[in-house]
Amino acid sequence: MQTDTKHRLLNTSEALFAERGFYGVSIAAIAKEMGFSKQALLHHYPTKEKLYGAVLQRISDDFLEQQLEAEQASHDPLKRLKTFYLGLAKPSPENVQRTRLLMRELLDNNGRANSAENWYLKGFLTRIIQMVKAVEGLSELSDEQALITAYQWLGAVNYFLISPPTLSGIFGEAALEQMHRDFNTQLFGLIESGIDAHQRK
Amino acid sequence: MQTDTKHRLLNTSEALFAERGFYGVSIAAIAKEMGFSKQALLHHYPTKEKLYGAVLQRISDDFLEQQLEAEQASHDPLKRLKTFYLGLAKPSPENVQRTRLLMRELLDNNGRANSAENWYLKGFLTRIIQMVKAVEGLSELSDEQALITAYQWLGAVNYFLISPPTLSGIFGEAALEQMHRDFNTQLFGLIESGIDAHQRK
DNA sequence: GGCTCACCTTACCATGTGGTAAGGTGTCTG
DNA sequence: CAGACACCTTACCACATGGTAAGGTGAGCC
Repeated sequence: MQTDTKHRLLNTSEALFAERGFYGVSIAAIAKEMGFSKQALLHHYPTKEKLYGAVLQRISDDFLEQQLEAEQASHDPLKRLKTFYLGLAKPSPENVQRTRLLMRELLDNNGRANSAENWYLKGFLTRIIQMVKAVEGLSELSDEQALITAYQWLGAVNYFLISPPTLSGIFGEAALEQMHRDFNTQLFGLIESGIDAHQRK
Repeated sequence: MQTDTKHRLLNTSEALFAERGFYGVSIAAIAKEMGFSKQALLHHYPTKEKLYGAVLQRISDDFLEQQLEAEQASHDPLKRLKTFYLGLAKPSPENVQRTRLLMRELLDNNGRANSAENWYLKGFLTRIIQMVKAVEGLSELSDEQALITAYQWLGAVNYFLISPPTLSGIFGEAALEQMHRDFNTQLFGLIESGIDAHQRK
């Protein structure tokens, strides 16, 4: 497959799946957006699930790459953790889109037993656990404790990332911008004090 | 409408919508679960949207009630805040189900302009802002700062609530139970240190 | 008795769904 | 030149979708 077409297809699929969810998007709609017929799409990916899987796979790959980059950014584990979460919290359209998609995935894979799709999260999470435990004085934490800590931060970040449409609807665009400005500093506070609480014990 | 039937209908609708999302559930499926025909359902709610709206409305009402109860539970604002979030984080099936549904709503109401459905969140959030600012030394916070703080906790709680299926798939049932045991104490730590960070300034 | 009305039924319909079948066109390779 | 193959097309299909139409039953009310 032409890599250009492939990229475009995965891009538009990702955008639509993120926006309306797996059930909310038809392959016909994706094909239309691509400017060719439904069967052209089915030529590239024989089923809707396969296409969806490819979208997830690409995200997974990019995620790993991103994480490895962050790990090389600094020698100070705390600093590394902060820049990593800062990257996750970046409200760029691409980042928001993927967060939306992964959030949907988290909700949907309850029913369908697509355990295979969970592995992208496994690598991601186990690597985060290591990042947390690498911080000074936190090596004694159990994996579960470290994971909870990291997971709470993750929740704070991801939940906020998917909220702007609703928040701006309720409080207005100006308030939302103010929130965006405050978010990162408060996130750092969250991380620092979380670390602090563990270290004090 | 018979209140018993109404309750049952809203219950099953809520469960199915929470599980598979608005697009993932057909009114025929709900009717079948209820044991009567699709048209019996359409007799009670003329469109799928109306039914969905009624489900959201009921949740909204219950939410308000819950919140008012929590506000009368204690005279200490910090304690009130903690018990309130403890209630939100309770992993009861009912609570998990509603969290799932509201999370989906947060994702979906990006596209469709159902701003009306957002008001349930407006009351909820403004009331939380007041709860945060009621804490000693936090009255000077801007609404946005207070909201961010509360929102990060909210994200931590809600994200974890929808994760068990995935987390147990990855790390196993035992690890998940351990996480549940640790979650609340770490949540309190999160709240306390968040408050602390504001007070120190 | 006759009326309304809440609550339910079966029949039906236009539209959209994921997917199959079969075929066409160009490009690259032996 | 022949064949393979990537990439696209139109036609078609069985099925599920949300919703309409029309009618039936029983309880309450005048």
